Amino acid sequence: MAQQGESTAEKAGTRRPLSRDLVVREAIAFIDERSINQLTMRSLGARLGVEAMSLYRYVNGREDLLEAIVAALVDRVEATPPAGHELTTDWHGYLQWMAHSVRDVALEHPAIFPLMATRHPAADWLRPPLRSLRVVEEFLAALLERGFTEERAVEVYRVFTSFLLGQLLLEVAQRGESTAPVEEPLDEGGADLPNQDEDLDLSEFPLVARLRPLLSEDHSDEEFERSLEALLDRLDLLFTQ
Amino acid sequence: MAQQGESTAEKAGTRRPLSRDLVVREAIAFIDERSINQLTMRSLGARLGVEAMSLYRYVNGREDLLEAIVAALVDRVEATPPAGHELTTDWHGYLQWMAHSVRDVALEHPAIFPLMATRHPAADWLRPPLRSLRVVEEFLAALLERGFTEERAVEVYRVFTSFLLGQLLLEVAQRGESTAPVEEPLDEGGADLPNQDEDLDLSEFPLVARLRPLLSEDHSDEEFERSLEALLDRLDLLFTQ
DNA sequence: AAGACCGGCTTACGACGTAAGTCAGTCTTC
DNA sequence: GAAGACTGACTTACGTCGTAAGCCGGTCTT
Repeated sequence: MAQQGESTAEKAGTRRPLSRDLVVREAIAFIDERSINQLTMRSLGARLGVEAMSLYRYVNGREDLLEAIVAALVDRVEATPPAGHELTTDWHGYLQWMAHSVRDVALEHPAIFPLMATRHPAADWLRPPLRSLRVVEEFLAALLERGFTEERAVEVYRVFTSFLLGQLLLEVAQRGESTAPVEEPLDEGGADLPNQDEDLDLSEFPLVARLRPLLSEDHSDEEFERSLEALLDRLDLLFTQ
Repeated sequence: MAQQGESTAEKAGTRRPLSRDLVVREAIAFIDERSINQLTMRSLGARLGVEAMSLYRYVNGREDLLEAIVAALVDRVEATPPAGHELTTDWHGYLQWMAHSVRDVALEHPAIFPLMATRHPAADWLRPPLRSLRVVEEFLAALLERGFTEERAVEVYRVFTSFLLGQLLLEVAQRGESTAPVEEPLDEGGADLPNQDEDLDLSEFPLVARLRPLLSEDHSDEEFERSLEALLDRLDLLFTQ
């Protein structure tokens, strides 16, 4: 009877056999749809048509799940350009391509990127968001192939991660604003805390009030592009002098 | 008896009369010493010699507390230079001073800065870590005073926040590594998950293995300084052409 | 003296992460 | 085909969390 109540082995979702990959994939989708603090072992289990404790066979607790999510996303960034590109010898082109590779992943999962940015990497010399050994290995290899010295490759790694982190975290936060499901629509309808709303009091801040239209303009794409070019120029300068 | 058991009104800590300011201040200190997920209403109450529920008179729940913590820290950054500085007309000098003002706050509270960086600001055109109206007002005012057009002041705001965010988040994460209390030393002694340890397997990543000494070098201070100067150069270029 | 109010405490509830044990199928091995 | 181990899920239970609601002894006002 109880078994029939679940309509014989599938209820919510597809209910293909569980696996670590599936759990992590589904968790990513869950965060994309709801948010990160909505993700609990129970809710994720429910989405998979399974009890919370069943997840523990594939995941070493919630912390491990989050770690796996970050790892899965980081592993989606491509760090070696597809063969046949003209990027083969042009490091400008490579960095540009690579930057967009990371950006694509970040913008696809705006609710998860802060996690990539914030969680402690496996080693303290791994810098978010390029925090997987594979990615760093490929990144450094790509630079050395294009004529960089080891010192300079590492220097570029540092500058590049810093650039990506700042730029993408801001971009993602801004887009998340319009995307997020208003942070748990629990029950109450009235908004008490003066947060996340457009109607804040600017009377004491005349300058901000006046410049607000300017401040509100969204130039994410150009901003990214121009900052990236500025970074490349800086590196040019750095390496010729 | 129970009252005597608490030795008449103070037990742990100083137990001066509660206030919102005190609660927030003590919460900041708590996070600095332990960590952010160790901060619970109960533990913070205990630190103040008070029950958890007593905090709710001054703080609108945990979320509000975190918000207040961020606000308190952001309000510690100075955005208007002290009178009499030679910074009065030199915007290079002003930005440099301002950058260090933010950096000082970030490095004083490495465990809290990620919160400043990550939490949604009150409006989507406020960009972390310069996410308070007061700071933005003063910042823009300072730039206009030094001859910037409104468009350029706003542009500088964008570039500057992006720079600070990336640079400081990385710096803080790296320092936090050595500072943090190993993320809850709950009970288990054996480390199963391959995380936060120095002994990861680099055999498949020869390049990373070889460059590891280079990667591990810590040049936070110079890196910050040089990146800041690069940023200023970029702005120079941008505004003269 | 009386009452309002302030500032803390007590109790209670539901949700969470997760340790430990259970149990029905299925796959192996003879 | 029978026996036993393994797989992959479920059940139960515990301690901790955030927090709603009510209580109650002081002190301050009038």
